[in-house]
Amino acid sequence: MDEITEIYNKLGGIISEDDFRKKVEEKVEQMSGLCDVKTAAMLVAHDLGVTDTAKEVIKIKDINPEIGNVNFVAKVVSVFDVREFNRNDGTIGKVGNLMVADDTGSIRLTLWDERADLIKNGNIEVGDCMEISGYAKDGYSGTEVNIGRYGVINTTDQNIEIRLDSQKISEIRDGMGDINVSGKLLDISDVRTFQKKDGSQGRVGNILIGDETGKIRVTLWDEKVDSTKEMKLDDTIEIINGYARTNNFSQQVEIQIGNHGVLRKTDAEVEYKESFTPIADIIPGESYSIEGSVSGLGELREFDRDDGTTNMVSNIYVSDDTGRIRIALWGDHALLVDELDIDTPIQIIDAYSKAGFNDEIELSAGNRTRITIM
DNA sequence: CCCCCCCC
Repeated sequence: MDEITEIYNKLGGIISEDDFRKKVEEKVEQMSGLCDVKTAAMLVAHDLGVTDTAKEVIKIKDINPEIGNVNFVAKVVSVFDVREFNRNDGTIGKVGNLMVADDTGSIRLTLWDERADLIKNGNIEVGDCMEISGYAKDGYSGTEVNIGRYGVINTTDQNIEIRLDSQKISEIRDGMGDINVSGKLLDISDVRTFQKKDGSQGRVGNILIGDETGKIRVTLWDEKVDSTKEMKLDDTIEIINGYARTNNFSQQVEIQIGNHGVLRKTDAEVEYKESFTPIADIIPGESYSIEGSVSGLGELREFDRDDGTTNMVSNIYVSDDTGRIRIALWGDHALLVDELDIDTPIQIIDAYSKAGFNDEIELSAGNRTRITIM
């Protein structure tokens, strides 16, 4: 790329490259040969309102409101919807946001008007690498970079490594947005379909992830459920731009991944260690993992549910140093009863406790439960 | 926006 094109690219297409080159030639003549072509191009850019074409390219971690104009390269990690609003002068304004990252961190971009159209028209997608020139200011959640009429946001062929500031699972609270988190993949649910309010068909699925601080259920909507196709248990995965909501049924906080979220495999190392509850400490109404050995085996039974479908259940007992508990194994888990022997070491992970038959506490091992025979 | 902890 020659020097003129390089400077032209920082103009964000406000005039055509041919017109820009003509203006540069005029400028060289005007200056009676006192400046070189590059300087002339910078002067023309300045005349057009772009004042920072000579500025150094900096890293995201160094961007702060005191710097003002910044040039940097970054990869798009989230794209948000464009909103329109009415200006006091009666015109309609447009504003859109992107989250971008480089190898030092991530930052939010605010694109105005015709720059926001780049988002609206689908010209900017997650994963694109961009050259960015804009104005750093204190925004609504820390420093952000504004890109208006004289700002620049162009795709570049450079491949940019990214590092995202990520949360730990134990820090995730109801209502949080922009959640980036990594974890080990502990479980993948079946995909369910459902009817949306508008009559169209929706798809929903769940995964469970864990890190060294805990585990959390993740809900994936519509096409996001497909991101799990390439994944297998124990992979490390990362979530970019999820949001957290309390599940109405379980009252547990979950991460949701909708239109603007990303779920993908990563090479990062994440530690996860299951924590097991002593059987004596189990109280009703919670999810537990226990570790012990089989101390009783019941019969496999089929039964009809109220809705007419049939299901299977079997009961086993598990003991540890602190006590003994009955486990109801539902669905496919029920078949395990035929493979188990007394004293087989076993782990029951994420089973739900309740007061069962004779008001004794028991665990239900349903489709969210994993069972490991050691 | 969905699953919904079921048996004897």
